Amino acid sequence: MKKNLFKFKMTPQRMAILNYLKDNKDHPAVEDIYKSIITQFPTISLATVYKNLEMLKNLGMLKELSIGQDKKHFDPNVSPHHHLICKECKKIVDIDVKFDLNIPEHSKKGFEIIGSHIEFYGICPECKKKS
Amino acid sequence: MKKNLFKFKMTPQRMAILNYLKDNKDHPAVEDIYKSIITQFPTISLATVYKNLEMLKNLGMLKELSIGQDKKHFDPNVSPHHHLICKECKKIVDIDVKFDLNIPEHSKKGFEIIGSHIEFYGICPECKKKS
DNA sequence: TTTTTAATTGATAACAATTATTATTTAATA
DNA sequence: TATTAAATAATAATTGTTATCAATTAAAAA
Ligand SMILES: [Mn+2]
Ligand SMILES: [Mn+2]
Ligand SMILES: [Zn+2]
Ligand SMILES: [Zn+2]
Repeated sequence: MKKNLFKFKMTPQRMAILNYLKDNKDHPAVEDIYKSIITQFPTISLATVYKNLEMLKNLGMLKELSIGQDKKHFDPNVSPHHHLICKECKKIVDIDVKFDLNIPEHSKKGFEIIGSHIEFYGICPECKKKS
Repeated sequence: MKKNLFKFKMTPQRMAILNYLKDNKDHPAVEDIYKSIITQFPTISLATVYKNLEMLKNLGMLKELSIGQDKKHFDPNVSPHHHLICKECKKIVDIDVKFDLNIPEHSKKGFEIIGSHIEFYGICPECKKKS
């Protein structure tokens, strides 16, 4: 039998969360995840969702987005990429374009740059239609 | 005498907030502003600070930063620019470099792009020294 | 200058999102 | 099967922000 190298247990709740996030491109907030899972799993606690997301984030399986100052949003796509954000409906959509973001050394203010993230603001096609 | 075209009153509290923000490059959070002003103004209420910041934002004299999902931060520099963010101490520093962020039409996912903002993550010189 | 009045303030309650706590349950190992 | 550390559910506590409202006050009108 193979030994579990991690000290984590695979619970049905955790499985449901992992399954919800797999291939998810919606950048869901905690409550989105909770509301979806509670339908198949009526006893799950919101705190369980929070704890699992925190754990998955620490394991590097999720990225937490710092978009908007309201709710936490999570991105199962951990490879570097940027986002389009609708000013109307707050939808977050991936943009898979590489940009040249080299900063001249004298503009770095002594910082050691580790990463970057671009937020493009705009109006999504659905909201454009409405107005 | 000149008539006040706005329907706003210039109160001492408002003056203190404006004065604090003038030329401020620290991207302060609400509490930073409150804590500073309360020293010269012991009776000011946190709610007053919130209300004034909201008003200044609506007047276009301030920009609210959506950096981190924790506290609101404000930037009195309303001209488009980007930011360096220290992963350690969360310091936010302006970066005054222009980048070419043109997105090929076929990658816009139907969005109408209005603006953009780059967050560069890294370690600030002070935190680099410590580690 | 003295009303008048609507904006603003301060105090605090309400609220929403997140985190902490803890008794109970359970997956994994032996 | 028994043991045990991790996870869960329920809920209290905390944090940041917004709403409410009576009292105050800056500015306009008289
Ligand atoms: Mn994404
Ligand atoms: Mn700035
Ligand atoms: Zn939209
Ligand atoms: Zn730092």
